[in-house]
Amino acid sequence: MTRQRTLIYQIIQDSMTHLSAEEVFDLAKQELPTIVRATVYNNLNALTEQGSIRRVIINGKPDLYDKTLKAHDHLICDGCGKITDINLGNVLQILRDKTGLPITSYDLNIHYLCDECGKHAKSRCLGAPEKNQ
Amino acid sequence: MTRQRTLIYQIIQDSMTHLSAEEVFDLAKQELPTIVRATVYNNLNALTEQGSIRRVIINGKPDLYDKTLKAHDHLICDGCGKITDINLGNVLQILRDKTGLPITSYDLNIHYLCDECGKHAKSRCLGAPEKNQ
DNA sequence: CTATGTGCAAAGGGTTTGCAAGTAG
DNA sequence: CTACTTGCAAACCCTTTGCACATAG
Repeated sequence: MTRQRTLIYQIIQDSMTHLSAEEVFDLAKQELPTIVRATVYNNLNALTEQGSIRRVIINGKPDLYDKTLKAHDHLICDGCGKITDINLGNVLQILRDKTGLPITSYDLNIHYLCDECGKHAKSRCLGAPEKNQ
Repeated sequence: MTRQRTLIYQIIQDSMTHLSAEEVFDLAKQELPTIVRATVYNNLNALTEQGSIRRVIINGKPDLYDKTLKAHDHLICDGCGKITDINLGNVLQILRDKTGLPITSYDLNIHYLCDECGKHAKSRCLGAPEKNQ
């Protein structure tokens, strides 16, 4: 538990949103200007592995980090790219029951149009062009 | 519809598995040795955008390309990395009903241990160490 | 004291870009 | 003809690596 590790953990806990490694790095530098990117990546990996934070992987975008450990899924707006948490109940159990397989985990990312982007019909909300699956 | 585009499309149609861009490139070179990586990437993007093939995005691995357009999900073995298609019914409709949101698409990747890897208990099947969510 | 983490610089993998020449329609 | 695609080389982004030094416990 070094100063750097604690700081990075705290940054993620304090964030209202899902942060990328680069964003964590920028925030960390404000507090500890000597910190380097590699340290941020090391610690994000370490914290993820020890289960203190959660890695969220979406499309071809950089990985994001999430303080919320309890099971939940992600809603991604195709217009503005905004990511929101959503809780759909015990999806893991449902998948286990449906498949009968030894399922360890799952990723469910749901693409949609958020209110704002839905209003502006087909026009893009704030840029964020997508590489879509 | 250039020779290159047709070839790349055909390679994906003929494959039994999900291919990475690099694998498509290798196969394409056998047929058309002058082809370059950029052309493969361009065409994979073009084919994906026009809906002729499907891009499958998994963890930190390279993107894969899938000939199967009809809705299905993916089972990923945490031991050996093998990817299998699975059909769980009309997940899109279920998600729309559950959320009431204008859902456009979703990605569901299910991590599990395949038969082989399950047998070898905790030992790894064939390597393929994972960066896990 | 010793294992682990840090800062640094450099490399790595996957993918995209800019551009001149080539080709489909 | 003209717009789109190719090949090529170089760049790009995100992330990891190797190594000497520093630090936590």
